[in-house]
Amino acid sequence: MNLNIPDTRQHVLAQRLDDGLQIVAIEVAEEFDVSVDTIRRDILALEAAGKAHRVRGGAMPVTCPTSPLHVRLAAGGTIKPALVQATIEQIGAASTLLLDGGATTLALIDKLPRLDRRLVITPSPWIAIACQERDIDTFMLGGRLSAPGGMAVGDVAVGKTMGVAADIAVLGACGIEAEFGLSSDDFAEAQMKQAMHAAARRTIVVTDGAKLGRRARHHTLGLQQIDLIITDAEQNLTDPIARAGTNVVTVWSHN
Amino acid sequence: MNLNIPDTRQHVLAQRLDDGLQIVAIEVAEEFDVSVDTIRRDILALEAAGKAHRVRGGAMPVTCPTSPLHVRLAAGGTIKPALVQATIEQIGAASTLLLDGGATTLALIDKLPRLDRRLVITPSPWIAIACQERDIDTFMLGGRLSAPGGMAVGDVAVGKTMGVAADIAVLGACGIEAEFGLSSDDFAEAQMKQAMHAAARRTIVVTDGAKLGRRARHHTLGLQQIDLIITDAEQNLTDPIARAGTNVVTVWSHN
DNA sequence: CAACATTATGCAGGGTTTTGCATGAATCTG
DNA sequence: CAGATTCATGCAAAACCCTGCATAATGTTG
Repeated sequence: MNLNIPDTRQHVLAQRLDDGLQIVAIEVAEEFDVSVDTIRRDILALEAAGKAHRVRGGAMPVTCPTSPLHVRLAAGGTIKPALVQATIEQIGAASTLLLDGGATTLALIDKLPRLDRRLVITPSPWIAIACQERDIDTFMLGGRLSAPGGMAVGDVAVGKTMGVAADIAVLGACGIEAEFGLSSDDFAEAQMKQAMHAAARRTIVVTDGAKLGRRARHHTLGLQQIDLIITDAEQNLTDPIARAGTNVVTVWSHN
Repeated sequence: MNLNIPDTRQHVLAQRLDDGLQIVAIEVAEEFDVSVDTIRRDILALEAAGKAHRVRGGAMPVTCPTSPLHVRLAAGGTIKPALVQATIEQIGAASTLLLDGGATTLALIDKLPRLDRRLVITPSPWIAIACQERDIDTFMLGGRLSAPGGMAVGDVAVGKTMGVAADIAVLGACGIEAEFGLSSDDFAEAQMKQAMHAAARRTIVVTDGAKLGRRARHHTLGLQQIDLIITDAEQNLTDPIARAGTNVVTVWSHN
């Protein structure tokens, strides 16, 4: 016979809530062989601890977790799902991915199918944590943390990247334009992107339409070095790039 | 029938706890044919030794430390502010800090005074992000990401750690005990802690009282390698360590 | 062996936590 | 609006914990 005390019951209930399950007081009362009042008190305690959202008849998972990552991910909600979806399709079953930092690539992780032998290599602590939460094997590149992009940069990181061989590098962009190619605001991040390109067989740039036609401070990659650009820009913006010979996948927001 | 003395009973009970079983005082009392009071005293002893988590009606295994870091953080475990404060004081104005991963060290960042030439070196993406948000210069050690600890581990990470020189290494603990020293549940994490100790002039271990008297799977550092232990444990737990010659700072929760 | 110290155990009391129930208010449903 | 369900509150019983004390078992010393 198990211990049937508030602590254990509440622990079990909290776990269920974390898994996204609802709690029906009457059912749980029967399950634990206690009165509904007792379960009600348990739920009351869980609510006081911020672990449950009390509703009539039981409890629901609390909607907003406090983890800093989720805050950021929530902020990344502005990333177009279609952009993410198109990128996932392009990635396919590639087993070794090099993922750039940035809100766009971060949004990818949530939807990335979990393959058995898939490895994500990234200079971004954000991506690293997101991968962990999804139980994806991760290799984190080290180096000095660059404030603008929130990713590890510097010679150290670049040199180490050279030692790996990835199937696909997925890069974000600060700017991309027909003549100037892919450009970045931070020099160190530009270096990092170059290294990631060099270490991968295939380079994909995914970016929202606002970056097209823009030139950021530091030239990073020429268009001919980019295998594919995925964007949601208007056709008049993508045309000059497509004419330069680079493949472009354009997604349309539902309208 | 075996001897029915405290030693043997407690040994049996400890084993059951190690197997993840709960202990119900009344049942065990019947089983050993002693009064409930005696079993209560046994559990009391086990708790003092850090081998049991005493609850109403019996005892439970000490909190299973194998759940990944992001789960533990989401569970809302709280770090004692006094513990953080004491550690901050010990760190003082040290300019290069080597910070272990873990919930305790993560809580440090929030309160860490921002010095001009301070640099935080860490294998933990969590810490890296927290530092970045507080505008603290950060160097991230790269490597394979370990799920349980939420930090970079492995040959690459150890190698990079060897290449740095820090003033103070602040380590967390899975277990710390007078004879066995500092121990970890994960071998790769144990390696990282050893490397961090080697790379710093001074090694501080900060841990809550629950870890004292506990032996985790892998021996990591001997007590003599640790310059200071900061904890909130009861004196009967810290005494054996202090007698072994290691400095111990004990903080008191409001009581 | 005797006397003493130490440890282990059971028991009684008083206090705290937990639980189930009763009552009336609040909320949902048709 | 009537009926049913659920909730809040207070209360008393039960279970459990803590403390101190007496007793028995065991070990130690002279």
